[in-house]
Parts: sequence; C-alpha cells; structure tokens
Amino acid sequence: MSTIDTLQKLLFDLAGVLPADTEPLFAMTTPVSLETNEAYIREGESSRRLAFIESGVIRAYTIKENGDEATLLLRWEGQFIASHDTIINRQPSRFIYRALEPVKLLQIDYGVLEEILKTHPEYEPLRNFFLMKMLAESLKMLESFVTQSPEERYRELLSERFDLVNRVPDKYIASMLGITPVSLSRIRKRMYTKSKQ
Amino acid sequence: MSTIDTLQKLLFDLAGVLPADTEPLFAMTTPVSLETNEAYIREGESSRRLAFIESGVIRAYTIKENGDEATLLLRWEGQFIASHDTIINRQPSRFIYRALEPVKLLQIDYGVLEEILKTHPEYEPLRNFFLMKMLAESLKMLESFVTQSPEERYRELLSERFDLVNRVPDKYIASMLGITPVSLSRIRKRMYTKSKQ
DNA sequence: TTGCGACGTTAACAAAAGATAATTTCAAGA
DNA sequence: TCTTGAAATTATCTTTTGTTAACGTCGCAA
Repeated sequence: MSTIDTLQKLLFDLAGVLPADTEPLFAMTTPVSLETNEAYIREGESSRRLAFIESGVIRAYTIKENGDEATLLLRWEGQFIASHDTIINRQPSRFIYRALEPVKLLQIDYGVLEEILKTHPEYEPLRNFFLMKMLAESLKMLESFVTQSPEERYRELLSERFDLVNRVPDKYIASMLGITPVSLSRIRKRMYTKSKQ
Repeated sequence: MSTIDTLQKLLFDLAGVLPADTEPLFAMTTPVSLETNEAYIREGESSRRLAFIESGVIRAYTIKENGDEATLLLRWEGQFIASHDTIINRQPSRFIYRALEPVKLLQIDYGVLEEILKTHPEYEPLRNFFLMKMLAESLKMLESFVTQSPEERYRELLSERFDLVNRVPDKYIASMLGITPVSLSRIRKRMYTKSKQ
C-alpha cells in the first residue's frame, strides 16, 4: 500500500472522507528523499514541515552547550514527523532532524496545511490525530523518565522496539535514554551477566 | 477577569469567535471546586475530563510497581488539565490527579466537546491550542531530561517557576525531576554551599 | 501544652553514572 | 587485501544518586 493510500485510509477511518475527496490535500504534498546522514531540518531553520515517513529512520537532536549531541526522539516509517520548534513555538528550530538511513517521506508545509484546513475543515481530524499521537508518545516517554531507571527504560525499549534498537547506533539510543554510551554499554553487560546466572 | 472571560478572549484571538457566539460551548461547562488533597481523577477512572484551572495547583501522578508515587506533571491556574489516559489512549486512567491546594476549575467532558465541535467547528482552534500547549510542555520537559542533569533541571525550574517551587512540597518536585527527595536535598545543599564561596 | 505525624535534612554505605582514555571490533573505502 | 575511522567495550577514577535509617523542624490536633 502506498503512502497516499495509507493516509487516505486514515482520513476515511477518522473522518469518513472518501479517497476521491482528498485531492485538495494531496495536491499540496511533496515526496522527499533523503540519503543516509542527510539533514532534513537544520538548526536555525524556520520552515514549518510536517511529514509522513514512508521508509527509514529520522533522528531529532540538539547540540548542548558543551557541544555534545542529545537525541530527543527517533521516528520511523508509518509515523509523522514535524519540526516542532517552528510549528509549535514559531521559533527557528533548535533541533536538527537527520536521516539515519535512506528516508522517503511525504511532506507538507504546515502553513499551507492550515490554509487548506480553512477551506476544507473535513481534514481537521487528521491534524488532531497527528497532535494526539505526538502527545501520547511524548507523555509516554516523560512517564518513563519519572518512573523508571535507565536500565528499566532500556529493557522496555528492547521489548517494545527491538527492531528499532537494532537499526540505530547505540550512542543515539543512549542519549535518548538520557545516559552516556559508556553507561549503556555497562547496562548491557549487567543484563547479559545477570541473565547467564 | 473571570475564567469564562479569559477563555472567550482566547477563542476570539484564536478564531475570531465573538463572545456572544460562545454560548453553545460554555453552556456545557461545569465549575468544579476541589479541597486541598482532594482527588480530581482517580486511578482506574474512565471519565474524559478537560478543564481550565482558575486557581490552585493540581498534581498528576502514578503509583509505581514498588508502591512509590511518581509525579508526572503539575498544573496551575491559567493552564488546561486533561485526563490524558482516558482522552488520548481511551483507557482507564493510570494516573491520579489531586489538588495540592484548594482548586477552582471549569470543566467539560471531552466527549461532549467533540459533539459540540461537530456542529460548531468554529471552536476547533481551541482544541488545537490546548493540544499544542500540552505538546509543547511535554516536549520541553522531555528535552530537559535528555540534555540536563537533575541539578540543572532543578536550577531551571527555580529560575522559571520559583513561585511554583515554593508552593509545592519538595518531594513532588523531586519526583517530577526524576530523583528522590534525598537527592534533591543534597542538590540544594550543594547549590547553597557553592554560592557561598 | 503536649504529642503526633509529615517533611526535609543528614549520615553511611552501596550502586550507578559521568569523565577520560585505552583497546577492541567491524564495516566501508582505498 | 589492507587501511582507516567510527562505534562499542573496558578500565580507572570521580561524582552523583539510591537506599535506609536517624534526627530535627514545624504545624496541627488532642
């Protein structure tokens, strides 16, 4: 099933919009391809991009004061990704979005989407769905930070997203868990030696 | 300015809806008062509540497997609060929302709001605003967990929300920062002795 | 006034994480 | 095939946090 098919089905399920009636929306979308390690959104960039990932993994990260990188989140095929600083806070992005693998996505400018929604309110549930999804995921991660130790967070990530952990370098996983790569390596060792007993 | 005035102004600023045209919305809202320590939403509850806090502070927390509490977030006057498990995930709430002070809020059932939005799409920007706000805040907290140490998170909280820190018992602040009350006490001591040098 | 209980602080020790550097592993490119 | 460089592991040491328990403080109620 193509990306547009997927999104048309989503729009039908959410709002009963027939695929034939989605032309005004998809006419304004652009397919984008990214190579491995290519930046999708750069620091300081002001474009407001919302995209649906068809394939590949994107990492959103920021540069800390000391120069280190901190990974905020990872997004992969079947998910939406958005330059949240520009869309929500209307400020130049402090985050960099970069492809970890070859990525294909379907993109729309958020400002254009807002214009379309003014004349086509029937698409509104789609925006709502996207915001709810992002919020649910953010809250879930936040919950894991206040309820779990780094080791518990890693174990949960392994059990829920084993495929993802195997596709993404450990150092990015570590930083998303809020720890250093050295610590993650020690956690892995602890887990391995414990399970062997 | 009353709560309804505040929200009417918000709706006008967001969507150009005149205060006189907000009757269908506010007819479905209910003012609620909570005493100190009273639960607003209990664990396992399924009601889908969205509310605007007129005064007071509410704490959202969950009970960990070991029985300890973990505070996810604090909300105070001028903010929206929502039973996110029931609204977003459509599952009984794993979280408890409890007043830390006497609280006054204006409440609406989320299902009722959805019905109103079907016939009054002009209110839609309000839902959108609320979701954006919550998402912005969640992402900001998430960012602090991946970029900052507990001490840095506490310093930032002090500088941005000094009033809040002084209204809320330290143990809840600690748990929101992802650390124990003992650790927060040590951080405070470190900060104090450092600044005296 | 006294006593109780919750809260914050302190102490002592164990466990985990950070910082730094050396070493190993491994895949991509010359 | 060989080389190079990034990633992961390991080691060492320091710092921070967790755990548990004791202690002091303060407000509230008996």
